[in-house]
Amino acid sequence: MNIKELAKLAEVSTSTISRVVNNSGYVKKEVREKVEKLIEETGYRPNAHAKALLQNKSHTIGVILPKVNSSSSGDTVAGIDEFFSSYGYSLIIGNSNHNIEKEIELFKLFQEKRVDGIVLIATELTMAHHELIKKSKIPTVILGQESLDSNPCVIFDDEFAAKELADLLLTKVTEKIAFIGVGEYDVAVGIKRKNGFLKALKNKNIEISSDFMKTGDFTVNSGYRACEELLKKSLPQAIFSVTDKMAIGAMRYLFEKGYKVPDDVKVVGMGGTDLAKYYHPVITTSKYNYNNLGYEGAKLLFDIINNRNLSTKKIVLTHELLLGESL
Amino acid sequence: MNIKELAKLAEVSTSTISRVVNNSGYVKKEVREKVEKLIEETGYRPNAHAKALLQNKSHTIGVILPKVNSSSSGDTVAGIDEFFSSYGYSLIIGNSNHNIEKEIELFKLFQEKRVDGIVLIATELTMAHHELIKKSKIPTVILGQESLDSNPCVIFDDEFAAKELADLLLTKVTEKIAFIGVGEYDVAVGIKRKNGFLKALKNKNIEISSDFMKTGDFTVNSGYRACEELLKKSLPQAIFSVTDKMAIGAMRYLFEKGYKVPDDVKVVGMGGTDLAKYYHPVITTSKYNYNNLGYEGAKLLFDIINNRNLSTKKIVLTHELLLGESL
DNA sequence: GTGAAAGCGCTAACAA
DNA sequence: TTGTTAGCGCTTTCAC
Repeated sequence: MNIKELAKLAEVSTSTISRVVNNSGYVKKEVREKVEKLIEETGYRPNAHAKALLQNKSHTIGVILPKVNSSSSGDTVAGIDEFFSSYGYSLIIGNSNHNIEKEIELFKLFQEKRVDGIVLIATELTMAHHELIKKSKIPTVILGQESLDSNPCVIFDDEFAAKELADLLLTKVTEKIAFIGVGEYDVAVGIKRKNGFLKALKNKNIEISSDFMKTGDFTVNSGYRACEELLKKSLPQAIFSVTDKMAIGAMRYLFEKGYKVPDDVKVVGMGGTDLAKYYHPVITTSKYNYNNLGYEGAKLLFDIINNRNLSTKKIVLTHELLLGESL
Repeated sequence: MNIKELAKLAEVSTSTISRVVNNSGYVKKEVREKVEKLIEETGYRPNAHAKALLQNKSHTIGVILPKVNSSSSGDTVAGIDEFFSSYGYSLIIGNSNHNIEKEIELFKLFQEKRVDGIVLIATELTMAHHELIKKSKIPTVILGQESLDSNPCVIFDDEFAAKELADLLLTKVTEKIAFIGVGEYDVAVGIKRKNGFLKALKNKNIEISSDFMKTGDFTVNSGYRACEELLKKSLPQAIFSVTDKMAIGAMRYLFEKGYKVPDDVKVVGMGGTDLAKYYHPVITTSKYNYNNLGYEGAKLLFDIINNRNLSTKKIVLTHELLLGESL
C-alpha cells in the first residue's frame, strides 16, 4: 500500500494524503477523517526512504562502538537512545570490534545511509579517525576520548578521577602500593589514569618501583595475572587498578592465596560498573556515569546538527567517588 | 555529490557509474578506472535511500529490546550483529523499556523504515504482540520467549535448565531449600524455571513450604530483600534463585548476617552472566549463551527473509551447567 | 481546500 | 560496451 493507492481509495489526491499524514496544510474535517479511517484499515505506512530522499534528512543517527556487549557501551547507547528517541530519531549501530578497518567501513556505510549524525564511542583514536570524520562531513561527536583535532567530544576527567582516588588510597596506605594499568594506545585509560595516580604519589613524595607497575588488557584474567606477577616480588599493601574488572581479577588471585581484602591488601578499581557495586567486597571505585555520557553526547550532536551551540566543543563530565568495602 | 554530477564529471552516463559502483555489467577497463578515481577524489557515496526505494529492500534489520543496557541484551545484539553484518545488513535498534505502547510505536517506525526483518527480544509476550507482528507482515523472529502463536522463535529450555540445576542442588541438600523467583508475566523466567525447580523437588518427594517461595523483580536488591524475608522464618540450607543477580542480592544479605556461602547456605543462580563468573564465590549457575541466541535468531530470520527453511519454526538452544563455588 | 506535476538519486530494461 | 528513460513513493510549490 502506497500513497497513490491510498489516494485512489480515498478519492483524493496524494497531496491530501500527505497533508493528513503529516498534519500539514488545510484538509477538510470530513476528508481528514475519511483518510485517517482508511489508513487505519489498510495499515498504510509512509515510506521513510522516499521521505529521506526528498528531504535529504533521514532522522537516523549512526553509533559506532568498539564492542557492543560491554556494560559501558550498553549504558552509553541507552543514554544516546534516551535523548534521540525523544526527538524522533532512530539509532543504527555499528560494531567495530576495535578494528579500524571496520570503523572506516562503518563510516562509509553511514554516509550511504545518509545518517544525520554520528556518535563515535572511542577507545583508540588515531589520525585516520580524524581524517575520516573530516572527510565524511557528517556531524560527529566523539565519546570517551579527547579529540586530537578539536572535534567535539564528551569525556571524563580521567586524570583527576585517578588522582582523587589515589589520594583517598594514600590516606590509608603510604607504601608498597601497586598499580595495574593498560596499554597507552587507550589515552584515557592507559595514560591519563596512570598520570593521575602517579601525580598523587608524587605529591606525597611516595616512590613506586617499576616492579609494582603492571599492565593488563582490561580483562579479569589479565588482572589476575598481573597480581600473580606482583606477588612473586612481594605482597603489596594496596593495589590500584585502572578498571574494576582487573581489580576483580587481582582480588581473585589474592583470595586464592588466602589473603583478605581489605584486611591484608586494599584494592581500588575504576569505572563503577555493576560488577564493582555488587561485588563482595564492594569495590571502592570512581564511578563514571556512561548513561550520562551518551545523553550529553547526543545532546551535543543534536545541537551541532541544528547549528546551535557551536561554541561548546568539549564537555567534561564529573565522576563520583564510590566508597566500597575494598579499601 | 550525486550520481548525475559524477556522471558529468566522468563524461559518461549514470548507468555506467552505477555499473562501476555495483560491479554489475560490462564497463571498459579505462572507463572503470577513471570513474573509480573520481569516486575516490570526490568522496561520492551512493544514496542508500534511493536504492532502497527502488529495490524495495533496505538491508536493515530492526531489533526491539526491552532494555538496551543489560548484559543479556548486549550479548544478544552482538550475536545478531555478527551474523547480519557479514551479509551487509545494518541493525537499527529500538529500546522499548518494557513498555508495550513503545513496542507498538517501534513496529510502526520499522515499517516506515521498511526494515527487511525484525528481531524481537522478548520478556513479556502478549496477544497484542502477535497481532502486531501478523499485521505488520514483516518477517519477525522472537527471542527468549516461546511464541503463543507459532511465530518463529529461538528459546532456551528454561524448565529443563532449572530442573537440571535443582537436581544438582539436591545431591548436596535435601531439606530447607528456598526459592527466589520472579513474576509470572515473564513466562520463561517466572513460570518455566519455577516449574523445573518444583519438578526436581517432586521427583524426590521433597516438600517446599510457601514461606520458602519468594518473588523478586530481577534486581539485586529484590534478592536481598527476599533473603531477608526468608531468614525471618528460618535459615535455609540452600537458596535457588532464578537469576544470578538475585542470587547475588541474597548472598549479600547472608554475608551481612555473617553466614558463609557455601558453608552455611548453598546458593545457585541462573543465567551465567559475567556477574556470576567473576563473583566471589563464583556462582554455580546455568549458563545461557545469549550471543548464540542472537546469532541463531539472526540466521533463522535471514532464512525466512529469503524464503528458506520455513519448516524450522522454533529453535531450542542448549544451556550449560557452570559449576562454581557457591554450591 | 484541493490537485497536478516536478523531482529527490538511483537502477534496470531496452535500445543502440 | 554504453546511453536513454521510466519509475520507486513521497513532498511541495503553484495553480485553481
